[in-house]
Amino acid sequence: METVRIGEFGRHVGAEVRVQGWLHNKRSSGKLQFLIVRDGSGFAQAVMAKAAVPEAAWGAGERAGQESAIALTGKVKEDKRAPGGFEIDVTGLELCQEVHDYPITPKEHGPAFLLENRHLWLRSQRQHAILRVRHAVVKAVRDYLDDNGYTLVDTPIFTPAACEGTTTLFGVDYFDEGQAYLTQSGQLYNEATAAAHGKVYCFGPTFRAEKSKTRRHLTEFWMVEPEIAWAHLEDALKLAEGLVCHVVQYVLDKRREELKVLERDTARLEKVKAPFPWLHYDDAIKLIQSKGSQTAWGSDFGGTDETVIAEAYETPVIVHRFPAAIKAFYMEPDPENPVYSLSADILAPEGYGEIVGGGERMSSYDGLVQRLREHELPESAFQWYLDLRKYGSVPHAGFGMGIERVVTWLCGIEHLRETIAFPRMLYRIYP
RNA sequence: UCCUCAGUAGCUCAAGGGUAGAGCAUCCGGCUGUUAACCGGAGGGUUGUAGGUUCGAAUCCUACCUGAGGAGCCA
Repeated sequence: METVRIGEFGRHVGAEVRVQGWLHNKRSSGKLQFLIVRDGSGFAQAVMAKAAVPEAAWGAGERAGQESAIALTGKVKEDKRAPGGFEIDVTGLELCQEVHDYPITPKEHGPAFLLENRHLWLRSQRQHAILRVRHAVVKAVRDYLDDNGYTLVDTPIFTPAACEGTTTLFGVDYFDEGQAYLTQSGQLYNEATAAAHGKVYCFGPTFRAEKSKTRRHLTEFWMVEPEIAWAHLEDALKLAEGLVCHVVQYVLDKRREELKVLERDTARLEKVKAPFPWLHYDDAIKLIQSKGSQTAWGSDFGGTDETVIAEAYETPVIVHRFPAAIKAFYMEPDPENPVYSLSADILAPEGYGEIVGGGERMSSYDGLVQRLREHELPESAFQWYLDLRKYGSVPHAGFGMGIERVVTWLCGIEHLRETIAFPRMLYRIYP
């Protein structure tokens, strides 16, 4: 008899198959047992009638508690009453491991308890759906960049001292070399590989030792960072816009069921179409001040400011030309007014905040040396980076997109921590 | 680092100075279409820790610990 995954039931209607999985929940009714079984590909209700199965199978069903490992055989049939549209009429049931004290019950639980049991919480229908959306986002990102001529060149996770100021870096011992740090961005290295490959991206984990304790922060998160040689701010944002649209479309296309499980209102996602509006930093400040924000010109936006800006639009919005003073040392100044930098953020709708941040990188050797000094960064550590301006320097630009923030937005959920299998946060590193 | 809130059964919560309770989970029993199934029964507690006030503290006070949300900063 063929072993079939629940997600493939549609191709096996009428056939007797074997299903291997775990008992998600159970209801019984004297001579009938309703076993909700999950096997990783989906959830299905198995109906076992006492008269239709051997006594041992019936007893196994009665004994099996939540998350018992079970293998069952039965006939697949369509049934509108069943969630998922399919049901299986059980002919045999084997209890592979009997479980009686699974901690996560069908009732509500608090976040602390669920995070403590994250290794088990992952099995829930909601968490299963979120991580499948995440996978789709990752695939869509890779496909889009690969199909547009970008080469994946991953950048190092260990970085030498003082790459961008050390306050928000995690330090590690690196043999006789002394202190090394976990990367907080692959961008500087991307600039080197972009000069080798033209269009590149890196995609990996990023570490920030900020003591941020909000629903928008993790200490370890994943970021995709494209970098383009011979490109300006507008080129990078054009790519970001196309990337965001493709990711949204792909998830709408391939993860409809999961979004339904998450009760996501997809109407808002359907409206995400290029072109995104461009809003100058000055106009963004005027906008939020007119809505009562205390944020002054020259400051970065707060969380509520971002929400106010995003609420003015249906699609994501591009805020550009932040004051150079509040951006990183490597930002190219706006040639029309060097008070501003050629930088931009993309803010997601519905208050999900910044999902993309990027800009044009400084291409002048002298300019970069000056900025390093202004930021009191050690020039010696940046010799290789300065070399890029010495040997064939060209205009180049790129951006970083935070995967967890995008997944949070697409899933329409409250907290970033649910979008990664094992979130790392300020006060949590277990499990 | 700062601000706010919360720690009572395995979990979610109630009891706000006078005998510590419910739902879920667990165990036992009932029910042939259940949808967080339902019905009946049972077991389950050093009320986060330490000190204090009081005849009496889960409840009031102090300190600490742990967690959650937010601010700053960021993706």
